[in-house]
Amino acid sequence: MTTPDAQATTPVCPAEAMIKMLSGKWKPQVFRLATTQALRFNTLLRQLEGANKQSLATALREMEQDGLLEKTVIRLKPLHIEYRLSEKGQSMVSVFQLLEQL
Amino acid sequence: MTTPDAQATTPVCPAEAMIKMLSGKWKPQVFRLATTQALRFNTLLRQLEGANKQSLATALREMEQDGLLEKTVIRLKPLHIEYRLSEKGQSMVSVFQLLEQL
DNA sequence: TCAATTAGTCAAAAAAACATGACCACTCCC
DNA sequence: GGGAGTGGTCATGTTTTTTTGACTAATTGA
Repeated sequence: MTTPDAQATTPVCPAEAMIKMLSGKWKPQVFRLATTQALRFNTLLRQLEGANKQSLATALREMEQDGLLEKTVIRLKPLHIEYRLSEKGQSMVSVFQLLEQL
Repeated sequence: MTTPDAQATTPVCPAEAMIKMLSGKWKPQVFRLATTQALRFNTLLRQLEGANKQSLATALREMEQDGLLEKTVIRLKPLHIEYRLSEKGQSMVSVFQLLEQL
């Protein structure tokens, strides 16, 4: 027995959980962009220089699973998908802002 | 020209910088332990199940370089080395505590 | 003197993360 | 009908991170 649960052990400490959720090459930038705008896949791909579909798709999927982002299908003019910061995501922004003026 | 600077581009955003400094398998746990005690290499190795010398050495070295930890040689009884949270490291603790009661 | 403890380093292998390029299905608009 | 845009997936390869195991060198205590 190494670890009781089949999953990759979620940290008990909220700070550790936060760091884990935002660890990765693109997640921090995706998060920051999401604080100022709704995100769309191809737009993001163009905004983030050097990024590729695969990595962005993974980052977005995981951030959604972690409850940081919310995915919405917009059934309009050009049918598309929006990723927005969730309640949980929003709540972390104020904490990060404190870090700003530290 | 890919990136002007030779280094691995330090993020402008403090939150991104923080995440980058604490990204890695062992750094979050090392940081948390450092909030409650002075750290010693071999003790840490025993405390962190599954950790190995190499990874811990790297984590400690990088966290020191990032100004999160301070390394001190204790010239006493059993000559040894202590790693303590720096001023900078301490200042981040209060921010993390906010995350706690969110 | 000698074994254990201190705190590591180094080379190599294994594992995880990330990138590349091809492909796909649907919608949109001319 | 067909080209461009939407948002992806998949297999493969490269790069980065982490682990393993051997080794080092000084200190400590019996």
